[in-house]
Amino acid sequence: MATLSYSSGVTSKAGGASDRVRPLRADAERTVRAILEAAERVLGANPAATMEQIAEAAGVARTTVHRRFATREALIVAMTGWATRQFHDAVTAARPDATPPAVALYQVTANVLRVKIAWGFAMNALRTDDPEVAHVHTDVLDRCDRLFRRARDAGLLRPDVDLDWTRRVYYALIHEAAQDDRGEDADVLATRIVDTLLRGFGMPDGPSAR
Amino acid sequence: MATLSYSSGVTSKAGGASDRVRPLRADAERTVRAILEAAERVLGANPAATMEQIAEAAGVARTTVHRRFATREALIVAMTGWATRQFHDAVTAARPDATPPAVALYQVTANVLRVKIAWGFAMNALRTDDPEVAHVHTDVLDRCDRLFRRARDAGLLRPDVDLDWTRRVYYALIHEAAQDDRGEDADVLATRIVDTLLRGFGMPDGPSAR
DNA sequence: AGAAGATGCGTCACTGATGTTGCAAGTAAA
DNA sequence: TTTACTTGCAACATCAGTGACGCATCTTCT
Repeated sequence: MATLSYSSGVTSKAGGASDRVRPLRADAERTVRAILEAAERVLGANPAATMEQIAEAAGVARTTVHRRFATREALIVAMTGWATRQFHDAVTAARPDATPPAVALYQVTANVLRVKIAWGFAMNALRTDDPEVAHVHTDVLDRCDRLFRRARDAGLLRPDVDLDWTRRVYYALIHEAAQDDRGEDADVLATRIVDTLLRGFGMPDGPSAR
Repeated sequence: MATLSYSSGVTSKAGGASDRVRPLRADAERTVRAILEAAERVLGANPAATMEQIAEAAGVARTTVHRRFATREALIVAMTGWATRQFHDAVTAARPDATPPAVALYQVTANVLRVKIAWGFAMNALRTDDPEVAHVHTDVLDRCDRLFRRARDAGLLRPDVDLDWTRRVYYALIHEAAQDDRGEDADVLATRIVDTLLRGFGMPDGPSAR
């Protein structure tokens, strides 16, 4: 499970070595979550939204937001960190190295979609300069690569596919499906994605002019 | 051909009915183009870039930018307008209604890719509330739809495809391919896109477990 | 109940970006 | 060459967003 592990409110400026992670009181933790979720909603609709708007959506005062997240930057970092952990969990939970490629592909897709739908803004605001984000990013990339290789060896993918392009298209399909306004179920979308990835939209045997 | 037809520098505030489109002097027109191109480059790298940075990249003073484009907003509108016209020309030039579906699909893809690569930021900043943009948008959407129907009827696409999802994936593939850093040729990318769209990455006859 | 913690509110300071104006110097076009 | 246009520069006004405090009040936890 992903934990909050948020850091640095306005008070911890001369932090130094005392950056102990003190547990939050119950109400404070609720507030932090409310802010993160509100930020996702508001920034998702308008990436240039102000702290004021985020605070309002979270049902707190703007100063409270600043108390929890020293700067706007810090808030975004916290969001991406949280989303990244969710993302990592989603991939891990699908056990992509342990199940048959077809199953893994479907499971990973569905799990990631759920996170992507709920944390779309944060997942797009990822900064590769953050060590945690970068680590998860490459880790997932590796697993994706391994999964595709297994899929290829199992005859699920053609032997001559460009794995890099395949991955990029796969990511793009997930991204596109996540934009679905009609609130489709993640499983339905995952099915569609995998089907599209594997078969495309053409006839099974190429153009029918044969 | 798309024309500049830029409007409203800082002076034309009480414009009224005298919004005659006076032709620009040669040097001024060069400046306008330089600003538009610089804006595309700079904003493409950092959407939050300042007018100052754009001006610098264009090799002019910030005040000159404001002389040509009263507000930042106006600059973006001009960019999207310009890009939109290029986009429309790109689609039209491919004659999607007149050539065989397979040819049209390839030509449209290649032409649009060229615009998308050069005007990526502007094409993403499109505002559907602008009448010109909205018109081109729906027009292209219609042509895309007709093209896909013809492709389906010609046996290029499966009879049961979801045309809406197909179009979204098509757009996403173009978008993804346009991000290619390696400066690949538009024709190469178009080939890859069409191939991916039609065949996906799986085996021709489905999973080989047959 | 009491202590520690959390929030709302009002307020202030600071910063960076935007948009405007006047003027002198340079450039295109007739 | 003359005229109209264009640009750079410097200065100015404005404004929105950000971040920081102190204090009174309320909540949580022990």
